[in-house]
Amino acid sequence: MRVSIKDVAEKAGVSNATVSRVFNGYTDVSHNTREKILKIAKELNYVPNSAARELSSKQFIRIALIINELETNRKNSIVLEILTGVHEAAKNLKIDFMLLFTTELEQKEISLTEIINKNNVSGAIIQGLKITDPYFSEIKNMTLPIALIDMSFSAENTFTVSTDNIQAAYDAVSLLIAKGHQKIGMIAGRPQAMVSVDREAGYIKCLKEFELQINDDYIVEADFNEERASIEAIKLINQRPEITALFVASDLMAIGAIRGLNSIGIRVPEDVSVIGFDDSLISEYTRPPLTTVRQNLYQIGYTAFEALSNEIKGDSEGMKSQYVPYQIIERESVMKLEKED
Amino acid sequence: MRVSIKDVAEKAGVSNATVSRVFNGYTDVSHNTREKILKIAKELNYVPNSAARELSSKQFIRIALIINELETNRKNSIVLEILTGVHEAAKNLKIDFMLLFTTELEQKEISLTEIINKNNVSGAIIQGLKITDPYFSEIKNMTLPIALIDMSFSAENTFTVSTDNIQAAYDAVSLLIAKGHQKIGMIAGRPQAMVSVDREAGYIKCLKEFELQINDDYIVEADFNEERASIEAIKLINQRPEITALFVASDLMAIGAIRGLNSIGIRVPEDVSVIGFDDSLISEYTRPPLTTVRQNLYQIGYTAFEALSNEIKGDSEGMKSQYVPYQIIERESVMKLEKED
DNA sequence: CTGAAAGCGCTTACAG
DNA sequence: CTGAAAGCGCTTACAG
Repeated sequence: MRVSIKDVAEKAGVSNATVSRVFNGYTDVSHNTREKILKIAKELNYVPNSAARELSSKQFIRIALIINELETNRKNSIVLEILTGVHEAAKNLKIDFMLLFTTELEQKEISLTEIINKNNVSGAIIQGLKITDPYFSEIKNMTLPIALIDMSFSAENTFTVSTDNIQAAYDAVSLLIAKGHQKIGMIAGRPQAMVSVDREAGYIKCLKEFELQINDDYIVEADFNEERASIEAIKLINQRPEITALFVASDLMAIGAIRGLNSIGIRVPEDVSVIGFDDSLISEYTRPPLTTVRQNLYQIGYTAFEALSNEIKGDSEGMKSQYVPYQIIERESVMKLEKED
Repeated sequence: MRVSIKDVAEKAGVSNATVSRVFNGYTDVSHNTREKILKIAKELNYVPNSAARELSSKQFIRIALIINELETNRKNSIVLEILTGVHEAAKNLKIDFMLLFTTELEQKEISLTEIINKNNVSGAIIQGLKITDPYFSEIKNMTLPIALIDMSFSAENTFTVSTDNIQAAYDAVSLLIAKGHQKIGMIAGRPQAMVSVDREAGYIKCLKEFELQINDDYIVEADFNEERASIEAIKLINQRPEITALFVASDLMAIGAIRGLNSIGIRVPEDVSVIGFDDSLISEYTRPPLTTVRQNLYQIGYTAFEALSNEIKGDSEGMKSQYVPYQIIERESVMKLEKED
């Protein structure tokens, strides 16, 4: 049998309550009994059972990190980066956290509220939700504080922590323009993903401000898929051979696009420049190494957790949406356009 | 307030016990009351609180996946692959699982037994443990069933799920030999990592069987670090210029080695062939794309979980150590050696 | 500074 | 097929 508070209490000749007080850091325990209890606990390898603690304490706080479609995201490091940030925050703030997984399918079987009730969650960080997901519509009817990652959405109980995707896309396209490019295409992800929509908005905003022409058929979608991006890039360049640069909404798609272009004899960056998004692990190893936008996913996870815990503890600053700084990483896939006239 | 079993029971006009029976799948509940309870529960978004369930049920089973040094492992996808496999197994087997993190430092503060007690864990999968870690010595004094990943160790309560690192290394080196290489160097990881030691053993075993000469100074260590590997590769080839092929204990180190060699004008694979280990995400995108050993980490996670749950449920087959198949992936970093005489 | 006792939300023999 | 009641391992007013 596992050692319980009773074992420690008996051996120390005190009541359960006193042992409990020691483990909860109450100061109103005499030095001697505290030391004695701690010593015996260590001998017995006693640590309070967290389920019992959770059940009996009204001060219990737990924040869940809810990951959507893990299976699909295995191929990138986004989940792991966020997880690392969240874990670090949880450790520093000494707040319980748990990982939960869903898929669109599972969302139809068990509601967010049910998952929350089941796991006694005080607040949640939700990652990778699509606007077509069942949980997306459920969120606004809840009172539980929720931090959304990679998705902005305004409801009372909700805030967003993310890269400023619009501005980052704007900056990426600016870089292309600064290098002399005027005919700039875009490979977007999918319309259900807010990040993709935002990046497209930033692309358009930038073209507008620089008074460059915006063509609908300069924009294609590749569902964040490497293979699709390869195909779409080929189609795009075949139809619009005047394009000299591509802004691509993810590194994986950028890599696909480069491969596609190479396959029809178009060189990157000599013939077409390409800028990606994410700074995924792969991007510095590709040929050419990818110029891209680096998101600070670790920081996003950390910040979301921290803000959520502030909110739960009653700090009014908790629920403010915030952007986490990004960075343009210049490598070799973008090149200055030589004037041809 | 959260909805509890009492709310459902009252509204349905039955006792808590009956509601509990329904949610535990007992068959001795009349069809009518079952339907009624289920309907009301759905209306109320009721799901049994898992902490309460855990505390009251003696049949409760939970398997923990314990990840060591997450921070260090952010850069590769090993953790995420294993996690995905474990999660999938947990879902299919309907067994509770939780993620736990440690570092060498934290291991000194809280013992494995304490973590286990605290979280009411019935069995654990431990990943990335070093033989110098405190938990390593603690394991054998426990009775809790433990699955070790990437580390073999024989104790009553323990079994291993992993790639057959010795055989895989043997096969990798065989491939080099089949391509005509005779002077084969190795870049190992670190001696505290059993996988590194095993891969080195496989390398030596293979050379022996093919009656090739084994030189101590053909083997260097680079701590699984890309930068170190670059430096060590340069030193190795400078000292032993007759080497025509390198077996490297990880892809990341292989990539470092290639970069190092390139920097002193040595081409891969034209001058020196390189074979890596892991088939990390990066390896197919490098120049040249890496020939390497693909481990099935997803499967390793899945298998470990499944075996552990069998053991806990009392199936005698549970505790057998097992190897998960690997695969040599031939890409372009290994080349047939041209005879020079 | 310490203890007795109620209560957290469930499960599970036991009885009928 | 169903209910009353004890118990899981803690926390926490309350009393002293």
